[in-house]
Amino acid sequence: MALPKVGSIGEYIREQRQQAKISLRQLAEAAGVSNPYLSQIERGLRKPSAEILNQIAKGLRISSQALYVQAGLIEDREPPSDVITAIRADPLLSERQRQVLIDIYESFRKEAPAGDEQTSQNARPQRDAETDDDPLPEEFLAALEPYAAPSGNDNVTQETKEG
Amino acid sequence: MALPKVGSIGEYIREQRQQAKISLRQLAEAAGVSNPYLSQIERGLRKPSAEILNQIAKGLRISSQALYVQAGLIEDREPPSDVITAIRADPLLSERQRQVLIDIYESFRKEAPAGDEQTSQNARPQRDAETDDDPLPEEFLAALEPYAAPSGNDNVTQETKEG
DNA sequence: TCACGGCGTTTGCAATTGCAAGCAGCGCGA
DNA sequence: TCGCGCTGCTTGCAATTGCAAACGCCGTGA
Repeated sequence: MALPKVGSIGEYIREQRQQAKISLRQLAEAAGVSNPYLSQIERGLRKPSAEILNQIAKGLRISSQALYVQAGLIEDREPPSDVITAIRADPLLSERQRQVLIDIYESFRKEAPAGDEQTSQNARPQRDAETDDDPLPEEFLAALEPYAAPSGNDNVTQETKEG
Repeated sequence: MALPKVGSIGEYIREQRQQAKISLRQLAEAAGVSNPYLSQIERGLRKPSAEILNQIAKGLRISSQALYVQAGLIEDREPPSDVITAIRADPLLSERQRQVLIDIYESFRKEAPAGDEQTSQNARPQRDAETDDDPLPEEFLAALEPYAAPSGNDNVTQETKEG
């Protein structure tokens, strides 16, 4: 009876599926799994193997790794910095655009811990003593300021080290 | 071939284990799986689930991802040099956040199409005729709108208890 | 009204996973 | 010669995966 920590993976899949606006059977078809089984997976009644997970990821057109992390099958030691790394490495962005993207990304990360309860080992050094009602906190708006108002402080080189 | 054999996950595990100079039972203990089962896995008689694979990776102190790639459970790990890919692969972003980031990024890309400044370290973008005053077109603002809306009812996860 | 097709869910079952127990071989000390 | 501990391997067996078939529900058209 041990359905230990499968809770969030099913929800995650269902969310992604509904985001894509496809039916359960459609995803089952695309993923190559039976629709009853997918139904049970989404409701957390079954713990799909990695193979099934991989096929579902394909059917959803999302990263397999994202799904594995959700399933707690990969320690997410790297993913956080991937986006920032990619932004930094993109040669087509201006320095300011880069900074805006990074700021927004980091504000997202701070504000909405999407899916945080599946793994017990979740490093969380940052304190959260504030309940965010607004989806976009000040940091986000602050990140936009240099764009909204060209004059002022464009020197926001407060780099945050990652990885 | 630079890439090791993808077909035999068992061989890979055995190689890693022998490289670490530990016995089968030791690895089984460290990984929390039974030794007979590990024996069968190493000889390709069984196809371990992702959970087992993950535990074995832990026991071997190697990356889970490396093992998954070996098992063919992860498509060739694309280097996250692509910002879009990295955003999509980040499991800690909500779908909406992801969309916002992608929209913003794409609006940036449309704006500065040429690859003039190839060095990212060079924080010295051209500013002679640059659209510094209006670098964020409507697309950017449009991307923000769903967030600017203060309504906070995006609850989709309807808990349905079934007996 | 009934029939058709789609939706998600439930049920029953073959196939498989994964484990506890046991087997055979090897090296070492008494 | 035993016994002990280590190595890896084989053998049943409970538990689980994953699927085919069938169920109930709802909207649409004849």
